[in-house]
Amino acid sequence: MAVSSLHVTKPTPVHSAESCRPVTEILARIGDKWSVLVVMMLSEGPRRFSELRRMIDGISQRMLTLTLRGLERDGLVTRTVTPSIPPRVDYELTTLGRSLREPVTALGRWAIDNRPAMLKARAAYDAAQDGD
Amino acid sequence: MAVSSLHVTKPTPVHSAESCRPVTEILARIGDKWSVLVVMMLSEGPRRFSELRRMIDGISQRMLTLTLRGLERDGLVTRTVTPSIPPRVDYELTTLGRSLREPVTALGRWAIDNRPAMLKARAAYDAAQDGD
DNA sequence: CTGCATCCTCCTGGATACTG
DNA sequence: CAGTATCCAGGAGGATGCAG
Repeated sequence: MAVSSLHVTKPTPVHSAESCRPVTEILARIGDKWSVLVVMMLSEGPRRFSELRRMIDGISQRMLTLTLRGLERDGLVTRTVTPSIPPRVDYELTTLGRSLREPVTALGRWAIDNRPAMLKARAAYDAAQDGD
Repeated sequence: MAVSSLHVTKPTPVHSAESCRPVTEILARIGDKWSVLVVMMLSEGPRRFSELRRMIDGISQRMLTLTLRGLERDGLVTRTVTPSIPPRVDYELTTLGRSLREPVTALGRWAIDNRPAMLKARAAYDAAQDGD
């Protein structure tokens, strides 16, 4: 099929909104306030509910529960109940959950490397707004 | 100083909540509903406001404006006004903005690779809930 | 200790109408 | 075309109290 240069009103969209939907989906899952933090806290091994609660400063019991449920639902963590008295519940990353650490760590490196630049830009922008 | 094995109540926290704060910050910025999508749309070059509006299906004018303002504030995009009639405004990724594409793309690859597993886990979880 | 239910507040984001 | 202003619904998330 001969390819002409006709009706090239737009260049070929390499990054269509279509192909970015999975990214958006994942961001909707891990982009919340606590999910990534919980995954990072579970990086080194299983943790009890109360351990996570103490490790993650500022998280409410409700949100820790909800976050863990969400991660469990999507197969990122497992929940193990030990019916002792008092009861004990351990959470652990699944293989899928552990694999998520890599891209998140990459994002973390970017964040650490570029945070100064972002803060500087933000300060400059805000200063320009005041200056007007 | 001699290092004893005393009071080792907890193993050394490699991933403290402290070290994850930058990640959380970045996620708070790009974890919203549209930012990543806008950055991806600007990957190939400058785009006009109305172009972006058409490319990103479902975004409202208000949110596109707010998202672009936020990205501009943090030094990820530049805003160029051409005072013609009608007015024309172009947005383009900065060097910082372009550098963000790499970790985001890594996340995108993970998303594409693991979305099936996540959906499967989710379906299994939901089925288990109904079954109880 | 772990978890659920309730209530309440704030922010995000959509719809719409109006300016330059 | 680009942007702002206003109004409004829905969800995220915190505080508290109760249950197993």
